[in-house]
Order: sequence, then structure tokens, then C-alpha cells
Amino acid sequence: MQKATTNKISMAVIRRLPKYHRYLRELLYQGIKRISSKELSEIIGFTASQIRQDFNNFGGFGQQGYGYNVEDLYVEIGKILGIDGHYNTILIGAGHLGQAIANYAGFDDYGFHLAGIFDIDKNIIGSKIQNVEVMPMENISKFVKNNNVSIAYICVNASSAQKITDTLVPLGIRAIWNFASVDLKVPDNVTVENVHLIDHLMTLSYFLDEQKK
Amino acid sequence: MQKATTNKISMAVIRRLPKYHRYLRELLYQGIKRISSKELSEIIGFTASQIRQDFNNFGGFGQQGYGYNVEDLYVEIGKILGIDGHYNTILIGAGHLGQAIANYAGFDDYGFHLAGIFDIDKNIIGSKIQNVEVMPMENISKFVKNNNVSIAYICVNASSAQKITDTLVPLGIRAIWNFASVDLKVPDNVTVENVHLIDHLMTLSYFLDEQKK
DNA sequence: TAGATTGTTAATCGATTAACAATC
DNA sequence: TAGATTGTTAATCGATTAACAATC
Repeated sequence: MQKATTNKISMAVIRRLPKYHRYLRELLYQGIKRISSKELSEIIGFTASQIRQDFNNFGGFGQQGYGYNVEDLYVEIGKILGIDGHYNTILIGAGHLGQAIANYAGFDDYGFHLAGIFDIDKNIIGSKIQNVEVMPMENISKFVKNNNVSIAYICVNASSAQKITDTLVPLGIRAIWNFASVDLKVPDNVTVENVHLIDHLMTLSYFLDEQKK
Repeated sequence: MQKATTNKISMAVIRRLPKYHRYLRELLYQGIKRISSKELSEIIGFTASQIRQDFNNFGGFGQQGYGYNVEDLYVEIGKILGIDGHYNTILIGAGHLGQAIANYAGFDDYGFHLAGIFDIDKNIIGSKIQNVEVMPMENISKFVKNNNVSIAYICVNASSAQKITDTLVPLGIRAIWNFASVDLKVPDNVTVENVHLIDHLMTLSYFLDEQKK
């Protein structure tokens, strides 16, 4: 009953997928074998109707009268998200934030392997973070070509981020995780995920005004 | 022509405000005094119509036949976002990510002042990050009561985040910036901004499948 | 005044929710 | 079989875009 996956899925749906994945993983750990859209709705906070609509974008994962098999659904959503694969990633900018990202343990579990770190600071070039060497910026090009790098994490300051991006894109990088507070210009076939930290704080302060809640 | 600001603004609009603020700041730096919705549209990438709709949620900031005064608009959006104020913040969890947040220079410029850091690790309690002391968890309650703390940054692991939250909420914390990979349960008057890092990576890997773009 | 551009209403588009036939 | 729950269509809701009168 698998639908062709060529039809465009809306961004709203895609952004819910990691949350489904997280909750299903938890259910799996708890040894729960099956779940209905209604039960899932109660723990995840989306409507049962939305849950069924979401899953049906990718084909029929459920069974009438029964619900969904937790493990199957978990595995399927993982596949849709592409985390059944393995990705080599690089980090550019090993400042405080870059170091935190490099030290983050969990990414490897989902197939995101940090293969190289790059910085301009001579004092840290040559050192290792989590057993990954910090290399000089000039090496990026050669490294990307030789190591099948899929994703770049940009942790440089806002003023250098676009320049770095313009280096990465021609090398074939198709996914950028951008922590710099700037909107990167990239061609259509490149995906950028922004973590604009200050924007989050502004959203929080917006709601600190009691009237706005 | 100022509208009452009591009508609910949609989340989609609120999330665009920091971006407007950022672009207006840039224009201001460039010495640009006025801008039309059409010109702003070209640099920010929203439609001119959306820009005018967005601004009109908060009252008439523009002038027919002229456009918008860059500085006025910048200041007004800053006020709407509440970043004309000063907020004391605390950080809970001084691991790699927590340290990166504590070391992040820019937050103070927008009125977000890190007043205290808390951790359970005896080895770092008593040390300082950016001149802010790391204190034991037991002190949170007293510290929040004495220091008019508005916002808490949660950088502990997922398994402790809810427990910390349950401590913070009764102390009057009304805004939580959550870096743990878990959805926090809070009362309606508390705002949570999540930075679910792994979710970002999953979104990126989703789009690495060429067909999905 | 004439031209430009806002503020605002109306139209469209897309996403969510409701309903229910299909079916396990 | 009867009950449960999906898959899917239809209805609703909300957000974006288009259009244009108001007005600087």
C-alpha cells in the first residue's frame, strides 16, 4: 500500500517527524508493541486525525482495527528521515559553541559522524576534540573531496559564515547546520537549518509580557 | 493609529519579528533612513504584502507614499519583542553546551544578563565562567528569589530536565530555554523555547535524499 | 497636485480537524 | 461476527497573497 514518495511533503509535516521518532523510541523502550493514533495523540499532543494524516503522507503504516506497530513505525520514520544511513560531517569553527557541538555525544547514535574540525586559530589547530583533529581552514576543500562529507556545521561568527558557505557549496555539501546569526544564501539544492540563538531569546522575552500569553 | 495590542498575534508572525529586527539593525548600520515594504521584501525574502500585514498587527508604523522609518521601526519591533528591557537569566547545567551558552558574548547586548550558573558537579562548583560563579543546585531556589530571575536556560540531560523544570516553575520562572531533547510539561503561563539539536540533524538528513527537494 | 506606498479588505491557498466508509 | 481503528475525503480554520482605496 506504499505510496510513491515523490509527492512533496509539507515542511510542517517534516518538522513533526523527529518528534514522532522520539516518542516511538520511548514507547519501544517501554516494551509497548502497538499504539493507536488516539493513544499516541494523548502522549504527543497532536490530534489523532493529524497523526493519521501525517503517516499517510508516506503510505499506510497502520492496520484498521489494530493501530500501528510501534517498532515498524519507528523504523519506517527513521528511514523517511534518512537516519538509517551514515553521514560524514564537518565542523567549521571550534569556538565555545563549536566545541560543544563536537563534544555532543548523541549525534553518532543517529548516524551523524563528525569526521573533521576546522578553525583559523593556530593555537588549537593540531589539537583533538573527541579524537577528531582540528585542521586549518585551507584543508577543507581537500578533506571534503576525500571523505564523502554530507553535512557541514557552521559555528563561525556571522561575518564569516557566508564566505565559508560559498566555499562549501561548490565542494558538493548539500546540508548546512548554521549557528551563525545570519541567513545564508545557497542554491535550491542545498538545505540550511538555522539555529538562531538570539531569536529564541527574543521569542521568550516577547511572551514575558503577561498580556501576550 | 496604535491598535490595542491585546489581540492575539499568531506564532508565525512572532517568529518573523527577530528576523525583521536583525535586518533593520543592518539597514540602520548602513545609514539607511527609510524603506518601503517592497524594498524590505527584496532583501528579507517575505512578500511586501506579508510585511505590511505583519507590522499592522501592532499598529501603523508606516506612512503612505513614504514607507517606514528604519530607526523607528527597529525600535518599535525591539519594544514588541521586549528587548528594550533587562532580564536576569540563569543557566542550569554547565557541561559543554552550557559552557558555550555562558560564554556566548552577544546575549547581554539584547538585555539578557546571565546572573547565575548551577551544576551538580563538585569539580566545577565555585569556578567562574565569564565572571559568573557556578553554584550548587541546592542554591537555585534562594538565588531565584533574591535575584529577580526571568529566564532559565536548561542545559542538563534529558532525564533531569523535567525535574529541574518542576523546581523552577513554582519559583516564578516564566520562560525556559530548553536544550534537552525532551518536551517539558509546564503550565500555560510558562513559555518554553526548545532547541532540539538532533531534530535539526534529522531534518537535514531528510533532505539529503535528492528526490525530496 | 501627482506619484508612491501604506493600511486594510477580500481572495486564495494550505494546513488542520472532522467525519465516515473501508477493513482488519 | 462485532468492535475498533485506520485511510481518506470533506469541512473548517488560519495564514498568505492580491487588490485597491486612503492618504501622505
